Amino acid sequence: MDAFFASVEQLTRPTLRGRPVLVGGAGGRGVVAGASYEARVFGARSAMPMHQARRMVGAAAVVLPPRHSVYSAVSKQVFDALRKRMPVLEQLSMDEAFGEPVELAGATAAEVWQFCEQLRTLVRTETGLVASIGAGTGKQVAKIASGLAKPDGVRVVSPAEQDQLLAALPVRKLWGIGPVAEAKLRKLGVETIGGFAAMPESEAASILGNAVGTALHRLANGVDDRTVSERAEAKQISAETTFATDIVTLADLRSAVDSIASHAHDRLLEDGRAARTVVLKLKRSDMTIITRSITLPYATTEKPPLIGAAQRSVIDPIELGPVRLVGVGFGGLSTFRQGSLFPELETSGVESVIAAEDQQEESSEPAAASDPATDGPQTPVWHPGIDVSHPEFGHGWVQGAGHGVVTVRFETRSTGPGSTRTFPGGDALLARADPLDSLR
DNA sequence: TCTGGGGTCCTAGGACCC
DNA sequence: TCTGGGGTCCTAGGACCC
Repeated sequence: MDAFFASVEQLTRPTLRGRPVLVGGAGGRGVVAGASYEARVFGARSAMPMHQARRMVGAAAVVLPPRHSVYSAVSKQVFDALRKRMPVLEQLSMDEAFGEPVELAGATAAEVWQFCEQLRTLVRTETGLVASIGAGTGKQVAKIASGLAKPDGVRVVSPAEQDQLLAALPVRKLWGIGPVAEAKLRKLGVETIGGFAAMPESEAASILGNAVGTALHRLANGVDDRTVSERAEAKQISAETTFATDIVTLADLRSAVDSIASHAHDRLLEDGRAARTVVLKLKRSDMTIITRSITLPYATTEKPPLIGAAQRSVIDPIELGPVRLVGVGFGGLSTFRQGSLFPELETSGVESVIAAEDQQEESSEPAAASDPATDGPQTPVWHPGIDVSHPEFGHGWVQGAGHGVVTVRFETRSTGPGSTRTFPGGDALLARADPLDSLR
């Protein structure tokens, strides 16, 4: 999908069509999760610090918090549509998948091109969004081709032109070559995929590691016989938060671990499987990452032993230094829930530790705008970008808030560009709404 | 007022087992 | 009277992807 997050925002909030949209955390430590093409003109890109992107785009920038429930719903529409023509899809993310339709075996480039255009039409009519498609002899080439196809296009790389195309591209375009591998290769004077392909395989393996180096070297040489198949279930479920200000006390770190582990645990319960391994992740202010893991004697869905394990892994910020991010992950996921063989070992005793430490309160604020669900209903706080509804004007979104008033633009996917109305901050008729309603 | 959040895979060392 | 070979599991770190 082209600029997926931003495109969904423009779809469901028609006023934003044609405008530079930045989706992502608006706080000081937020980064861009999605940028519309209008924003990319100014140089804004995914993963860029939001304040930087905002500076580049200027006053016209529309900054919106991500609405994952909406993207996820649209994503399902997209892949449901595609499965009508390609039953087997290997989904890489919310907005990208591989397919290998049997009907294209032995097809000419022109036939492939036509098929791809049909898929794009299918996606556009069923979702209202633009997709780009790349096709090639294998996943690597198809992936590169899809990048070349954007925006709003199709690129078929025929076997005949494949070698030449690959050889001229920068190594970084290989899926699996990141900044570190790129730097290593550059030191050796290797800058293009062709140059990398010409290296002896043994050298590729010694520079980039046995498994990765060998595999990438084969891909660089156009050898890609990996199959396209449905992804397996997730192997890990995790949650993490970057705090607006670094955590410096043990008490604050413990309460952060508690709430983040609870969030991860909620998602574990949604998944339905039990976890055996608990990973605590801490990122220090210098961006270095420390992980600690504990494997329990049995897999469980119960909260106390899982959170207890995360708490046992905690390191005092006095030793570690200021902590900017806390994450908790659950692994060793299994369908079978097994009771403990040694139930008497289950209680960790951490609860009393937390209770004692929690008496000194005052915790750090999350970097992201606070979650609508956790705010009290009696004192609504209107953040720009959230979904609201009004009995008279229908569904809308907060365009601006402050100084005791809130400005709402009333529109959804089907209404066309809507108009704004300004209300007193405490207006009783204005209510939070389900973001999914903006798809109507 | 630098650098998110949710994932995957690989490597390497140590404990432990036969 | 001095240390094999093969295997699994666990832990920690790191690169990479969207």
